[in-house]
Amino acid sequence: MRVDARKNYDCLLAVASEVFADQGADASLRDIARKAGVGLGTLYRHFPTREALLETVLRASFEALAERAKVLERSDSADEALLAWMQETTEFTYSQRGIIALMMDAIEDTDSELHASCVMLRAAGTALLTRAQAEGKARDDLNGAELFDLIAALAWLREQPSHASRADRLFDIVAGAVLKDRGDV
Amino acid sequence: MRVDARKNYDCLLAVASEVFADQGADASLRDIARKAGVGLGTLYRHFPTREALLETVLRASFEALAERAKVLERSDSADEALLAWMQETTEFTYSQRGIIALMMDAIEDTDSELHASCVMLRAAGTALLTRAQAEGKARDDLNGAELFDLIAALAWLREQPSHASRADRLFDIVAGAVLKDRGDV
DNA sequence: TGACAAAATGGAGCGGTGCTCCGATTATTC
DNA sequence: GAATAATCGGAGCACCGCTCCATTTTGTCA
Repeated sequence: MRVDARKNYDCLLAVASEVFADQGADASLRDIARKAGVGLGTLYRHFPTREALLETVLRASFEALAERAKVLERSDSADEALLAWMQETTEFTYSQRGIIALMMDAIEDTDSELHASCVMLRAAGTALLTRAQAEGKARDDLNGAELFDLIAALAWLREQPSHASRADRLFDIVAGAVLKDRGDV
Repeated sequence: MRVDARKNYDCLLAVASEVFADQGADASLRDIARKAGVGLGTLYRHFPTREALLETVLRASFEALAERAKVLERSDSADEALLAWMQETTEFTYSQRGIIALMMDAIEDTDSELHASCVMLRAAGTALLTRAQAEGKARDDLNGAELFDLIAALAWLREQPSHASRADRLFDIVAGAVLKDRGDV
């Protein structure tokens, strides 16, 4: 890659990261190009789709979440590990409003640049769920896809302004549906 | 209202109803005006906002759902009544994809034309919940706002193509979190 | 019936979006 | 230093929501 191309690429990534965090995943790409001092064509050549740009911006976060799941798998408490990961995952998607809807689209769209990341995340969650089930901490009639749906629903709720004050309550309610025999949380 | 105005108003409503059901709540208003054989300005005078148009299109459905809640309140089984209403409400929002997000916005925005309808719906659900709680069928630490959030989350999930095959399962899981002591459903 | 005011119309226009395409520019190589 | 290939950036297209107002239609009243 030519040095000028590299510079623009890096600059676009930095600006996009900021703008997406600030305005959500549906921020104007034209705006990102402008703020990066770059033409729109340049943005589109480096990142042919919005998903491609988002994937690159968020790849590190995705991998961190997957890595975090691996660490939590080695923790003492299988149920608390699962809960912690669910919490961290919903909080991550909240930091990039709008991305959970794209992820739901991407997880079954093998053409999407976000596809691999979503599949990886779902697998990471499934591992934690399976372990919790093996220890009798999570309900057995639940699979990874369903867990992912529940997390997505919580993440979507968290994006709704009117829901803000009840976010923690709803998380507990859904968590209670995933785990079993917890008594009062 | 002048007869020509009345004709356009009715025509717009009929077309909008069809288009919203077909393309979702974010359909192009220009497209609706075009299909109704009417200028864009005419649409905007009759319905100053997208919410106003949606509210008018869906008012009957909103009222039917509230009325349905009243009927269910007189049924034998409080828990089954609550479940049935939750089911019918999520199915209604599914018939107008995208509307649940608008409703979540509207429920705390007193300026929105959808506000009154949303408040009414939430109250209808709250009544069913309260009754179920009084009979010991629903968990006590849940209020109407939280129930509305859960329904909204289910409705949003239902809109996601990747989720389709698990819609019923997820409904049962969430239903299980709302009711108590049901054993196997 | 004919004139006139009020009501209603509809589309041009504004600023924004995503996305494509290509002439101009710049970096690299020989 | 010239040739070449990579890169750039913005004009252009079709769309969006929304406003504004010259024009047309309707209803009323003499």
